[in-house]
Amino acid sequence: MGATKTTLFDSAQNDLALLAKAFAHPARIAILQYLASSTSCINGTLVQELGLAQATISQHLRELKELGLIRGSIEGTSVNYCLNVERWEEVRLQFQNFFDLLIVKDADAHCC
Amino acid sequence: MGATKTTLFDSAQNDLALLAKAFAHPARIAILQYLASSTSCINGTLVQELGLAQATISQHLRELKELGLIRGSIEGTSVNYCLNVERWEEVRLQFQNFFDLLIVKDADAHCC
DNA sequence: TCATTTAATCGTAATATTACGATTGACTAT
DNA sequence: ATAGTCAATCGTAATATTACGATTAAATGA
Repeated sequence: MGATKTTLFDSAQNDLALLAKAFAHPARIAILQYLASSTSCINGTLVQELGLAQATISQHLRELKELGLIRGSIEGTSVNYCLNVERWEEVRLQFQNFFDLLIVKDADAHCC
Repeated sequence: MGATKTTLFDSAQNDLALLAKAFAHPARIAILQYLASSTSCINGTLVQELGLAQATISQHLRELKELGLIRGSIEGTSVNYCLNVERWEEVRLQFQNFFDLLIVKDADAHCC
């Protein structure tokens, strides 16, 4: 028990759930917002900015990186992190489609 | 340790993370899609539809209900579940704003 | 070289989530 | 009343997530 039964669902459903997981923590939201607002960014800056331990932030960054939402490039002794703009657009559309699918055509058809 | 440090983040960030959590499981995605596709729905139908145990689905339904995404009304011996259309629109906009905030103004400003 | 800086990784504790059997409560039909 | 149905809730096991100190690895500068 305890593990998500992914086999019961199709890949679009599993995909969207995995993406949603990336956004399901305020630190990762904050990281993405911070990366969007600044042209470049290093881990150390985020540690000061967010107030979480360095190891914790590194862990969050890895999750975002694994989903392709951000990219890092080594810059001397530190690392520059940026949003992956193409991927971001892709994910945005995936959520938009999800929300649009649930638009009700006929409000009267609903019961509660 | 182990618990999310919500105090480090603002309420918009915490809110969005909580909403994302609702979408962070394929069963809940599937439930929402199913509710959107049918005009009415009862728990029993979902059990057959999804293949998870009745108790598990009830638990997922409660989470969606607690966030206001769905509503249930007792209909004889069963319960009708529906999307909360107003709330849905609200949440859709919240995600849209999030995705739009991260739109890059100047692609050249980015490094990786 | 050697100390310093920066970020990734390891190990692990605390907490949360997922799943389900069993039970309960509310309503129906006989 | 009593049996049957449906869904919520309880209790709990399995697993996942979150957080952080400690360590490691890689690059820099003295």
